[in-house]
Amino acid sequence: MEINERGILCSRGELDIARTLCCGQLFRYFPEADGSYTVMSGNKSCKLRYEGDFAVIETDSPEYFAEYFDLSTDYSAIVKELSRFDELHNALTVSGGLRILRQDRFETAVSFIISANNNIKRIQGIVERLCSRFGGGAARSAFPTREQMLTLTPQDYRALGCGFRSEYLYKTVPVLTNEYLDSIGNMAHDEAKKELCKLCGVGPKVAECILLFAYKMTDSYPVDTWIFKANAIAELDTPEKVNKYYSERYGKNAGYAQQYIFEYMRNAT
DNA sequence: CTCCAGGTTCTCG
DNA sequence: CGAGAACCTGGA
Repeated sequence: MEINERGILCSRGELDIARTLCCGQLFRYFPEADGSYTVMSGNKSCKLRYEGDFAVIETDSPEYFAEYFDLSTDYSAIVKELSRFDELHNALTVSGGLRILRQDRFETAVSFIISANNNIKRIQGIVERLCSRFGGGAARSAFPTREQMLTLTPQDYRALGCGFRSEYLYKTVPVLTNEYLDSIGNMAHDEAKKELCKLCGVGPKVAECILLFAYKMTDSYPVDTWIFKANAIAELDTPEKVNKYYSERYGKNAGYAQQYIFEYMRNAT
C-alpha cells in the first residue's frame, strides 16, 4: 500500500472494489459509467478504479480512507485461519479482496436502523434521499449530522420512505451523540451490544452490524435472513442461537466469516 | 394476488 | 421468557 496526496494505491489482491462495496456494509456507493465507483462516507468521498494490477483510491482525504478501508489489516492471514472450517469452503471462494470497513458511527447506526426488514436497493434510495434533502440539498450530498437530523419529524422520515422505521429514527437519533458513540467503542463486545439494543429500532442484528461495520468488532456475527438460511440446522432454530453458536465457533474472525458467507449466498441465487 | 427484503416492537400466555 | 402478529414499501 502507498499513500500520497492524490490518494491510495494497493494491489488488486488486497482490495476487490466491487466485492467490498457491493456486499451490503455500506449504502452510499455509486457505479460510474467508466467502470469506477464513487464512495461517500460522512462528508467525504473517494473514487475507486483499477489501474493494471492496482486498485486506486482517489481522494482528498487519503488518511481517512486508508483507515476506512482498513488497509493496515492483513486479510490473507485471517482467510488462512478460517480455512480450517470445512463449512466455509464455498464462502471463502469470494473472500479475496473483500474488506470490512471502518465506517462513520453515526451514519452506520442510522443506516442500519433503516435497513430493518428492508432490501438493499430500497435502503440505498432512502439513504440517498436523506442525504440529498437534509445533508446538503443536492444529489450525493454529505450524510446529515445528528444536529441536522434533530429537526426532522416522523413525517419527514415517512416522506423519505422510511415507513415504520420513522418513529425509531425520530426517537434514537437524538441519543447518538459523539459521547454516546465513544462510550460504545470503549465497551467490550457483549456490553456494547446490550447497550445498543436499548435504542429504539436497534435489535440484536442491527447492533451486530453497527459493531462490525463501524467499530470493527470482528467477533460480531450479524444474523439476517441470508445468514439464517445458510446456517439452518435443526438445533439452531432462532437467529440468536445461530449468532451465539457461530460467534463462539469463529471467535475473533466471526465477522469476516459472516461477510464472506453473506457475499457468497447473495451471489449464489 | 402473495411473498420477501441485511428485523424490531408489542402483546399475550 | 418464548411465540406470534403487525409493520411501510416497492419489486418479483
